[in-house]
Amino acid sequence: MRPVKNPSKLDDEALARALEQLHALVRHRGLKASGVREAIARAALSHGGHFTIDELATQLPGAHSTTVYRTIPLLVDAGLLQIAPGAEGEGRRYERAFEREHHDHLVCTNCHKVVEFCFEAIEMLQRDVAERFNFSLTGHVHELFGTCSECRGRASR
Amino acid sequence: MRPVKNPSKLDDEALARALEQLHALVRHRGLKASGVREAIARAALSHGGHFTIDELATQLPGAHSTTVYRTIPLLVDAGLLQIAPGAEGEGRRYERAFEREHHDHLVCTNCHKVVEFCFEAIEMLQRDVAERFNFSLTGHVHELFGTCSECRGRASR
DNA sequence: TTAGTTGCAAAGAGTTTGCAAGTAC
DNA sequence: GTACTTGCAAACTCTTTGCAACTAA
Repeated sequence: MRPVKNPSKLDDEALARALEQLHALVRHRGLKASGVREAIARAALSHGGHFTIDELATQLPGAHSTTVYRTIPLLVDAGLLQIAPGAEGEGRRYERAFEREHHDHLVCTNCHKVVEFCFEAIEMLQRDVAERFNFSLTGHVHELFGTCSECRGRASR
Repeated sequence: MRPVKNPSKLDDEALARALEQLHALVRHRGLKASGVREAIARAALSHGGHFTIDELATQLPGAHSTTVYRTIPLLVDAGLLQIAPGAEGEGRRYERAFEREHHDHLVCTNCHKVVEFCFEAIEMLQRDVAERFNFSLTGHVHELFGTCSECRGRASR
C-alpha cells in the first residue's frame, strides 16, 4: 500500500498525447475537428481536481455550457476523463483519467481531507470477487470514510 | 467471500421493531403519528432491492410523491434506510438499512444487475489502510463495475 | 387550539433536445 | 455540397418549496 501524490498538471507533451488520443476517436467516429472541442479538452485536462460541467463552462467563455455537456461524454469515451466518485446529490463531477495512475480515496468526514492510496492486495481481491460471480471487471469505486488523527486530536482536547 | 442473499422481506416482528424505531425518532423530534408515514415506511422496508422515490410513490396510491420525498430523509435518519451507492446519473436510490448485514456491490454496467457480496478479507485490508494513514474508520463505499456473463454472451452472439 | 402533515401547483437545479446558422472537409 | 458543430431556447427529469386544508394531540 502506498499514498498517491496529487495529480500534477500534465506537461505539454502529455497534453499533446491526450489530444491525439481524442483526435483518434474523432476520426474513428467520422467526426470533424473543432477548436471549441479542443479548448474544452485542454481545460478539462488542466484542471487539477474534480469539476462539474458548469464549472468548466464558466472557465471557458468561448464555449456554451450545452456544448460542454455534449463534449464531456466524448472525452470520457476517449479515456481522457472519468466520472469522479462520491459527489452524492450534487451535480455529477469529473476528473482526469488520462495518464493518471489508479487510486482509491480515504476521506476524513470531519475536515474533508482526502488521501489517495493504491493497494494492490485489495485490487487482487476485487478481481477474485468478479471472477467468482463471472463478471468481467471494468472499474470500481472504493472510498473509505473516517476521522483523521488531527481531527481526533482536536476533538479530544 | 460470499454472496449476500437478497434481503428477504422482514418478518412481522422485525417490521414492528423498525416501526418502533421510527416512532422513537418521531417522538424525540416532537412530530406526530401519521398513517401515511407508516405506510411509506412499510413499503420501503418491504421492498427487496434498490428503489427510487418515484418508484415507491407509484406503489403507494395513497401517498403523494412529494410526501414520499419528505418522508424518506426521516427514514434514513431513523436508520431504516440508507442511500444505495452507485446509481450514477439516474435518480437517487435507497435500500433498507434496518437489520441488514453489511455488503458491497458488484454492478453490471450493461444491464444494471446488482450482486451484493461480503468479503471479510477486503474489510481487513481496509482497516489496514486506515491504520497506516492513522484514520479511524467509520464506513466505506465499495462498488465494482463490470459486465455480467449474460451480457457478455449476448454481446458476442 | 396549536403545530405537524398532506396534496397540489409552482419553482429550481441539472441535463438533454430541436432547430437554424456556421464551419470542416 | 454534405454532414458535423455550435449557440440559443425550450423541454425534461428529479427534487424542493409555498400554501391552504386537514388532522393528531
